[in-house]
Order: sequence, then C-alpha cells, then structure tokens
Amino acid sequence: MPELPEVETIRCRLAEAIVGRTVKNTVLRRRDVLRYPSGDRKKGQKHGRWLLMGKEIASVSRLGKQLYIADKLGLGIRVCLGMSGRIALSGDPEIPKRHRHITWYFESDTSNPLRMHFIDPRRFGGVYAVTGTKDLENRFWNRMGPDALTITTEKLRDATKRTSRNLKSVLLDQNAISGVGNIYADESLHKARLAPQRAANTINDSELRRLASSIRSCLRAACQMGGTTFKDYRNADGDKGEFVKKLRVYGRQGLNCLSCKSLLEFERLAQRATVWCPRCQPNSEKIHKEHTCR
DNA sequence: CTTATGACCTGATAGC
DNA sequence: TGCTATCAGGTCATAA
Repeated sequence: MPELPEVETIRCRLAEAIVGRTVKNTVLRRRDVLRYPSGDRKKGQKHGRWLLMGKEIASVSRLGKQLYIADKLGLGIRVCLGMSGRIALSGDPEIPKRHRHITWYFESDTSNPLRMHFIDPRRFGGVYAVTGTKDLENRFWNRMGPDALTITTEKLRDATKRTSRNLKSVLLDQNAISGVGNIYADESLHKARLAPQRAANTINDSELRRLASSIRSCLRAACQMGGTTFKDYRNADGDKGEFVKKLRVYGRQGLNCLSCKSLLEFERLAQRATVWCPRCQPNSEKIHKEHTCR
C-alpha cells in the first residue's frame, strides 16, 4: 500500500525512535516473510537468522518505497512493505493482533521499553537480510531508478526518452523511477496535464519539466501531510495520512475534475486503476495551448 | 536487452 | 445469514 511519502513518513519516525538503540531480541513468527531473491537463499538464511539481533541501529534510509535499517558497518535489513505491510512501534495504541510476523525488542532501562513490529496481512511485502552497503547496492538499489522525491528533468528524460511505453507504466516502473505508485502516478500526471496513455518518448522538454516538477511537488506535499490513508495505511504510531484530502483524481472516477469540472475518466492501464481528466490531460502529442485548467 | 503478464496473499465490500 | 465475485496503494520471475 505505501508509496514514497508513506515510507518516508515511517522512515523519519523510525530514525527518531530506533537510531542509537540496540536490538535485544528478534522474534520471527513467519519464516516466509524473510525473502531470498535470485537464488541466494543460503546466504540470506545465514545472515537472516540474526535480523539485527545484538546490533545498535545506526541508520534508517530509504530509496523509493524501500527501507533500509542498518548498523554502523552497514549490515542490515531491506524492508519492502508491499501492498498491506507496515511497521508499527509499541506506542501505537491499536496494533493488530494478527499478522505480526516479526518483532524487534530493544534494550532499555525499563523506563523506556520499545518494540517494533513488521505487520503484513497479504504478505506481498517482506524483509531481506543484507550484509552491507555494497551488497544492498549491488543486489537492489543500483538497479532501481532515481528517487522520485528529487527527480530532475534530466533524469526523467533518461527514463522516458527510449521507451514508447505509456507514461503511467513508466512512472510505476521502479527501475525507471523509484517511489511512484498508483496514487501519485495519477496525481502527478494530472498536475502536469499529461494523459497517462501518452507514449513516454513523445513528450517534449516543457512537458518533461512539468512532469518532473509535478512529481516532486506532489510527493513533497504528501510527505508534509504524513502520506495518504485511502483505506488502510497507518504510520509507525498508528496515525492516518492526511494527504487523502488533497487528492484530485485518484479514486474520483465519475466525479467532476476539481480543475475544470469535466467528468473524470477511468481506464485500466498497466493493470492498474487509472483516473484522469480528458480535458486537462488531452492525449495529444502536439503542443497544445494553455487552457483553463489550474 | 525490453516489455507484458501472471503469481503471490488476505480482507473488505457488494450483490444475489 | 451465507455464498461468490471483485477489488486493493507492490514486487518478482518468467517468457515472448
């Protein structure tokens, strides 16, 4: 469920809560949430058993929608939240009883006990043991596109210029750009006044600038509001994200466009629900005149 | 190499 | 009430 702003909200809170603290014990209740991609199961199991046990947390970082929690040597865990995953700290008053697949217990002077849970009903998410920063980069992060929160026009051009796939697909492709999911793809395209069906390699320079800046501003605004709780998302303390109040297209198919009053359309694109305004976001590959939108 | 597709799961909700 | 069908914010392996 969580996209970049939701994961960033969680990352900030975790950095505040667990950096400098030492893991006293780790309980893994469901082995299969420990993942071993592309055949390095043995290696993963060897390191995975520890899951930061006895380690002092030195950093909580993020690329796109992925978290990395590590000690000062860089050894750590890569956390993917998938569709329904979350991290909850023991201060959250309503931690669900079910689906708490992993719990980390931190050392404390008893006045300040702290637990951290990995919770994931659908189990599309998972935790990956990583042996160091190089390992993280080689196996995972170097293969991903640049982080969407700070995407530049130039980097977006690299991601779009050589592909005739539609913009929606490219925005959702983590190897092209990291961190945009279904909600912010639709919101960014609407803000940039670009049709989601538009072939990526047909957008001109001013459209490219508009798209890069729309992605950054949508994500930045969502981060500031603690992300979007459309349905289930909760941050590490159990709170909802308020950006749901700012959504202009996502989930609004059949309603009026907030910019121009046209009916918002719906189509399944890249196997995802896609909502756009046919008037604000015309699928024309020609330069069109500025019109009344926004 | 790129790209499209299905698999992986549970839970909430709608319709009969 | 109980059944079935459909939908959900992501990632990964596979095959064309």
